[in-house]
Amino acid sequence: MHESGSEQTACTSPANQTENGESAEKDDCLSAQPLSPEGSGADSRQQNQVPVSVSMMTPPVETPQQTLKQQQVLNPQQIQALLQQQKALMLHQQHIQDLCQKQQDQFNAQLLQQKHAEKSGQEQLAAQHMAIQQQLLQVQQQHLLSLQRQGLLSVLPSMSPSAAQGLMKGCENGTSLLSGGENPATLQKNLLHSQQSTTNGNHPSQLLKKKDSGPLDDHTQNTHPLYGHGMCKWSGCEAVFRDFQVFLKHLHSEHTLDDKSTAQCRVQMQVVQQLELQLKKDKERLQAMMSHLKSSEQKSKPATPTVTFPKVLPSMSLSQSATAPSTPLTPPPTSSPILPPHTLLTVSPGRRWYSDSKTMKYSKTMNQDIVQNKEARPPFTYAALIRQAIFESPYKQLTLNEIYNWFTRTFAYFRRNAATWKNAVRHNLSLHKCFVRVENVKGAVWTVDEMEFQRRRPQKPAGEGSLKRENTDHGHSSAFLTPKQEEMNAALWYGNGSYSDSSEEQYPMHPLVKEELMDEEAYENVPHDCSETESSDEHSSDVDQDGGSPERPNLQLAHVPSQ
DNA sequence: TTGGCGGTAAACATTC
DNA sequence: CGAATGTTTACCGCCA
Repeated sequence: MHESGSEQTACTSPANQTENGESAEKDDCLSAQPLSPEGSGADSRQQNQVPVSVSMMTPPVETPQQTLKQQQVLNPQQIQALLQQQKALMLHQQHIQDLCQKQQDQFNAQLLQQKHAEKSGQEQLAAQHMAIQQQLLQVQQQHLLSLQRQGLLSVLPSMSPSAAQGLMKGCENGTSLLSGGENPATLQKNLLHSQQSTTNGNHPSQLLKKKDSGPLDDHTQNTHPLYGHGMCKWSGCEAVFRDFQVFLKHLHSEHTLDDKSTAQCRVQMQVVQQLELQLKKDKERLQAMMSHLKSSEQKSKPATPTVTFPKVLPSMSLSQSATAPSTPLTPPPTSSPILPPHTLLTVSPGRRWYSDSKTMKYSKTMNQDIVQNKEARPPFTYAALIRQAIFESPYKQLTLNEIYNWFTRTFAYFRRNAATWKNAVRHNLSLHKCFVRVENVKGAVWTVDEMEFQRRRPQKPAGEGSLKRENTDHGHSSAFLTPKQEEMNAALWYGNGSYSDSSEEQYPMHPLVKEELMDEEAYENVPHDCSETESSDEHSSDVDQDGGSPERPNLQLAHVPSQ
């Protein structure tokens, strides 16, 4: 079989595949890779595909930039549209900030419980511990500095400058303390104090969401930041607990300050960093847009008075977003960028990326990041990924196409070689009993039989922990790992600095943001999009958490899987 | 060496 | 009719 495969392609690896095996795929054109024998054509195709992808993923309306290029004078409608888009962007950024804070809260909570569990070996782990904290605080600090630079903090209505300064100071203290080499206990105390100050000082995220009362309060109320919906929310852990006390026991016994937990925390760090990066991009874009509009304003003197909006936009947007999330503005063509934080914070195994080192050899002629995005393979089995996709959907059910969407959106790796992995997805859906096909009014959806899924895991306890990392082109399979093990696998990979931009899968993209992502990543091959994106529900499925189509005919309405 | 597992490929049938 | 979807089989490499 593989011998025959080698006749068709250089090898049977997805990364190496050419169109031969996929000629039937409509996204076939996107599978061309630098390693392809048709390398000469790959570049041109790639160039061609960027706009195609953009057009696929963005609504069929002109972007403000396009409009401005065509006519420098803005009419009120255009300005209003731009205003709305910018507001949406600001909301999106706010969302990111909120989620960053949540990430930190979760991380802090993990550290706190580790403090209890940790009785010995503190000195050995101190350096490791401090490194993680330092990373976290650096992210936070960078984020806040960025906010301050952008003037975002100052425009928050209930955030006094002193509070913002205190917030910044808290971060700086944390950082400096870390660099000062204090012991973990002190660090945790400082971290906690910093966090409390943050909360009391109305961190931006808190302005939007006051419902979180912090780990300490939670703790006294039989709640815990890492405990929600009867499940342990530790990154990669999906243990179910009906009893909070049992959960606490589990927390103290399973998630201790060991290598695994450290690696998992590192994963969380990477997620936060990615969010920061995305936020930075968004801000740069916003700045560019605003400066451009300002220049336009100066050029077009007879312009309408509304062109003064850049001066008031930030405060207006933020204050509105903070106080009136449902402000009756015409939303962008897609759904609101604001999503429940858990959609971003629930770091699932399926969001870990795995870089097969052998694939890096193809990065000669392309931007390294892009290549990594393209080549990085998720360190999870198809079954695990499918399950994750379904699990993340609001209704815990997805059509095949929605599963495809999740794959392509979540992992750049799956934005090409569609014939291969789609076939694998279908194969796995049919093969594994844990995937149940359910006939629906609108067709069939796939669900997960969790019992069955769990049942098949501990087949070989001894060998379960070993991760296969083949060197052959053929095999990429990992053992059917538990989420934790897959998490570890990914964490190890993170350690190699091969993490790729996973921001897009973590929250639905605002059209502008999505466009940018696709532009910058040379977002290629979103297969179904080629032909189906323009269909009505395709668009929605692309932005509303896969299964979140409002047209879902059955099951719970308005079910928001909060955590 | 063997069996289990996951990935890949492909043929085929059914549905859209 | 073609594409999408779903099922099944075969084979490979890896691992215990």
